Amino acid sequence: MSGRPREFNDLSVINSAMEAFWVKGFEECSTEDLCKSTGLGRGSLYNAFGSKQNLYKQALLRYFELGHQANMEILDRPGPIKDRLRALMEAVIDIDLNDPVRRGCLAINAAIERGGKDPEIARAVAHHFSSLEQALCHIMELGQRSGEISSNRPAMQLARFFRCSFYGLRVLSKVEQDRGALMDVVETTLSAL
Amino acid sequence: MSGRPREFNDLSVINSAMEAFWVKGFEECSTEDLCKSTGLGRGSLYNAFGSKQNLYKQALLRYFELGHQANMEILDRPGPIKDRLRALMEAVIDIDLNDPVRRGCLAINAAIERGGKDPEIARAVAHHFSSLEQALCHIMELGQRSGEISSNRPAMQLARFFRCSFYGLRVLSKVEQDRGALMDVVETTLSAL
DNA sequence: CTAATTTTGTACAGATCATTACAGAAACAA
DNA sequence: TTGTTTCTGTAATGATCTGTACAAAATTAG
Repeated sequence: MSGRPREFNDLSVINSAMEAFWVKGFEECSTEDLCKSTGLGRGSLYNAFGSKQNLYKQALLRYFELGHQANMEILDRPGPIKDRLRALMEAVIDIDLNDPVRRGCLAINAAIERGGKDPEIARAVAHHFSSLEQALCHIMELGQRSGEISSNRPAMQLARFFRCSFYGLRVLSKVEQDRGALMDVVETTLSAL
Repeated sequence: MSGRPREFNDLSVINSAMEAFWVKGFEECSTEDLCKSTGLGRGSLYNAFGSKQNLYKQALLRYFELGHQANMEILDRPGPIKDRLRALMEAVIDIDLNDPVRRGCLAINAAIERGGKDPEIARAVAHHFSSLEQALCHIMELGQRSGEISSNRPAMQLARFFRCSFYGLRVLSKVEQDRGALMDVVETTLSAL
């Protein structure tokens, strides 16, 4: 049964691995990098997680969890709905433009880097994307009931529209220097709702 | 002066390399892969292009050239401006969803994979992004003059808004199965102009 | 205590990586 | 012809890659 106990906490190791994959990307993040960032030796890493791919998957799921929490924290705030949607966009603009290494969004990075090669990753990212879609759809319905959001279009369509702008912003912010160019998108997107 | 002549055409080699980088990504595309896809030996490749990085840069510039041409071909068509903008979005949706390996947009792939690591790549992609911005701004101005596009907002702001949706679509189409979810974005984006 | 079990660190394996060295091939110049 | 230059293919180089083998360490059970 129980032998020598683990000297690490699985979750904090996954958190560290997530950071490493986030900064370096899947391919460019070596197992050596992962050992350094997690503090584990190769033996422990492979014993606990089996492979680099598997650790990446767990790191990605962890990112989804944290990202969803962060998004919901903003969307569930009190106050006008458009203010919350604006806050969501402005939050990622702030994060992206202030990040010196421009890690961007790990979900998008995973979709681009691994989506075409690992169907399991593609499915996981699609699921994460649709969880944001669902949350946004719910918010849009609330706004339509209160009259804050136009009822000309189905809430789901508005949610998909907003989500697309949202992810588009995160791509642009990978290379964009001009914050105004991103804020223009925020204004126009919100005024379309 | 002149010695043995080259047995290949530089441009078609760059085209082949572009395809290889597009499918595999920078990291995962080995020099062996590049030799296979271009038909050149290692000696010739390195003699002509110096390094994998440099070949990638040239392939990327070539993609920008082709992509810009393809976009302008659609935007310069006769007919209503919103029809042209719709055609632009629908074209990439068709391409992306019909591609079994989901290569997506090489400019976005480069921004995500290399943007944070190679400032030269980041600058090149930003320049490419802004060339689309400029073309869209011009189209928006035309539409505003003819009354096809709302004049409530500056043409540049509308161009940036459209461009963000456009690139957002290409990210979503990396993992999206539901074409309707993407078409919803097209409809909502166009109706906001 | 001993036996069993699991973790840990290190060393290593085998493959693959980008790049270079270099000899022969193919052109031109004289 | 001979010399010069450039290109081509092959072989090698040294680094780095993911993953494994394995013995020592640390725990529980009996």
